[in-house]
Amino acid sequence: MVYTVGEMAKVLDVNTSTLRYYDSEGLLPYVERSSGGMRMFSEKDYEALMVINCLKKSGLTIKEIKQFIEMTEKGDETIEERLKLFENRRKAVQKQIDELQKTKKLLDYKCWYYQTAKKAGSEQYVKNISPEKIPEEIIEAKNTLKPKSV
Amino acid sequence: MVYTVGEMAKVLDVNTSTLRYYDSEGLLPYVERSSGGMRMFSEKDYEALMVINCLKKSGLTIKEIKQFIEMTEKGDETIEERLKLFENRRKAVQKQIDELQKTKKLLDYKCWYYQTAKKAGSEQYVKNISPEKIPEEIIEAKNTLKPKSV
DNA sequence: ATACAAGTTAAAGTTAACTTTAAGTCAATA
DNA sequence: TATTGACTTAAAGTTAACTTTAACTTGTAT
Repeated sequence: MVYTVGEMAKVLDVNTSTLRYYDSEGLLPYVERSSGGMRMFSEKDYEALMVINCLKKSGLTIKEIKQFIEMTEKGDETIEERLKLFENRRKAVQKQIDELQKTKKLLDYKCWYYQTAKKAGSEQYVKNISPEKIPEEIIEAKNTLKPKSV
Repeated sequence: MVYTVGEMAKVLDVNTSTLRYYDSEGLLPYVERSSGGMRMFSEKDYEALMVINCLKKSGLTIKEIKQFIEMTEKGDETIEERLKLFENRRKAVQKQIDELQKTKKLLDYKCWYYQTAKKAGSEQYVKNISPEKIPEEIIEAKNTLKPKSV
């Protein structure tokens, strides 16, 4: 199965110009061309694009992804380097997840805050609630809103 | 406790110009000024900045955060609107987390892939492994690398 | 009183990751 | 064979979120 740039763009739900941009940046060295010069994407290229997307989501820039692609072109001598890269990306993604969990806790607090304000009809009411009456899961996030030190 | 822009920047670990930029974009309408025109951040402003940061992490742009600030300025009549905003942000963050979990699964696969390649000394070895010999948690992620349809 | 680090504004500059445009070529269909 | 939609490249444009610069002012420490 081969794909034109338009077909591959549709499958991945990206703009065709994004794929051409990636190619121009050296991210797609394995994409073949027809006799007329048109890109012919294979299933391997789809896989490569999925990995590119994964690395992008993990926080790598296009330039850094290009460096990874260059490693793959060097072959077996870069296996260990690539392993380290992916292990680091995994750590980075876990960190992102942890960060988002914290973000979500604060949003939980804010939802509770506005739900309570809505019921009472005023924000002032929530501001005056004594800490003992605030649910335990909620007060933790509220406490993160206080500065620690200068 | 009051903070200068430099002190607040230190506490939040951002550039002073970031705080001035936020102010210029209307995100900090409650920051007071000294007689000489210097910004004096309070603990309330710290809290506001934590919430701004939270909304940013949830995926809002500076302009969208400004709209939220404008809601807070309108007072109690926007409580419900703000509640909806935070509920939506919470959903958005959960979606981000789910996405990152998927990203992490693919990284798990890639780590397994290169660990196995490293042990064998070649990538070709891993490519030839028959699917039954691939761990179950790993093969799922591998399967996401195959295109579904055109 | 004076030095000077840290503050002020307005405006210009930066960066990443695309996206658009222009001018032209390829390939499938009537 | 002619049309036409999708492709090609190179280069310019876009956008968000800062960051830097320049010219000047404030406030604190000696």
